[in-house]
Amino acid sequence: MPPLPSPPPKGKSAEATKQAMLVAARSRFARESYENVSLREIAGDVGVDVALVSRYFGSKEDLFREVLGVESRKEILPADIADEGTPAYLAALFFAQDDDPDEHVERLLILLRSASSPAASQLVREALRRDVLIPLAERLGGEKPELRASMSMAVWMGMTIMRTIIAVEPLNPCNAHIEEKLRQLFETALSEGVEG
Amino acid sequence: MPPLPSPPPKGKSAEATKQAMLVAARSRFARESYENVSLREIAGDVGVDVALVSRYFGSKEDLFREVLGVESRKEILPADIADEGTPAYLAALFFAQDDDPDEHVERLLILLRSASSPAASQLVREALRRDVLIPLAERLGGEKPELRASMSMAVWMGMTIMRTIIAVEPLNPCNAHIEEKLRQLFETALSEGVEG
DNA sequence: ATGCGGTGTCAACACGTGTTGACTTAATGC
DNA sequence: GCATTAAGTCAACACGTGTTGACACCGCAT
Repeated sequence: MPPLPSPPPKGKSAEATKQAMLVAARSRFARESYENVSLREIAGDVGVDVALVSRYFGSKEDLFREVLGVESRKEILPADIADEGTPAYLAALFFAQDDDPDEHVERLLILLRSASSPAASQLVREALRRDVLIPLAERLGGEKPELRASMSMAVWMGMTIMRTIIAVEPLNPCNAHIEEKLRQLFETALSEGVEG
Repeated sequence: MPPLPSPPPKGKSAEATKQAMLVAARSRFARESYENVSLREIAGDVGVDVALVSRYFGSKEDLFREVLGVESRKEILPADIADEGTPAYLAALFFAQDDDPDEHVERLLILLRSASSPAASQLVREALRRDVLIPLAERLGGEKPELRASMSMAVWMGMTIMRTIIAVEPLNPCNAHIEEKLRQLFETALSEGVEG
């Protein structure tokens, strides 16, 4: 009797609720910082008791680690953009965060929201370096790629903070000039020469 | 006997300890977010009981409001810089935050740290608009000054986040190229023409 | 010496958090 | 039919927070 290693669909599928928890947690962490997201809220979204999330994921930090996908090494920036297209892509990434529940944007927002949280900053640091800065720097080439990649991400984070958190209204997409100026900003951040 | 309206130095000077609390609170709020600063820490810095800070300031939110100086309308950017000097000044402001406990930089850091805190975001929003964005925009002139002011502050905030919180090491002041590139970034953010 | 008011402490409360162990419910295997 | 095992609930704990009211200390005027 060789025991089947895959019990087909369980009684009520624990894996499904676990995935639902992950989805709810990802959505919450993209909108609030680490400390301000409570496990009770996440459990409430799934319609389940609080104890279950601690039981399934071990601890809140483990849940956050799994939400970040620290084990999976999934790059946030796509690999198929040309070097010259990067500024425009980053600018588009800035405008896509309202309507589109893009996974890339959501992960970037998570990193942004919990950047200052003492308990999560270490994980955020690692994930940002591994999944954003280093891949982008490798793709850039040229001189001082890490510096240019860091500066472009700084522009993205600052602009996102100013628009979504501070709610500065001249940064809304309705302003037609923004996209062009933002592209210029990314070009400057990514440019090589110190003075041309 | 006309009663003196100014009781000279009190028994142990309540105003002095209140000012000490303000200093300690300002220092704490510049390093951690609103929620992660506890009144017990502030009281501990002054060497006093927790109850006293609640007694003197009413509530934690009132203390934070007073730290922000919402009533005082103190502009963060100085008024005596020429228009062309603004990018260099902002770049210098970025590098001054380590060694120099400058009050301007400290207030900017406070706004940055507690931007995402639900309880403090409203106050942060108001202070940032009143004391940073609007004064800078008025000083800029030209077309769409609010947009350009917002973008330059976005650059500052993003760069500061990347350096102090994410601890991206190529953004350290030891890199000589940074100051020049950062000045370019501020110039781009503050420039008027969309394409020249 | 005695009262008095300012300065500060102590203990406690109400609340929210993450986490844990015991319990319940339901489905499946024999 | 019964036991086993998974899926989930319940109650409680330990901890930290902001806040409040009652109390103690100390200097000073009378």
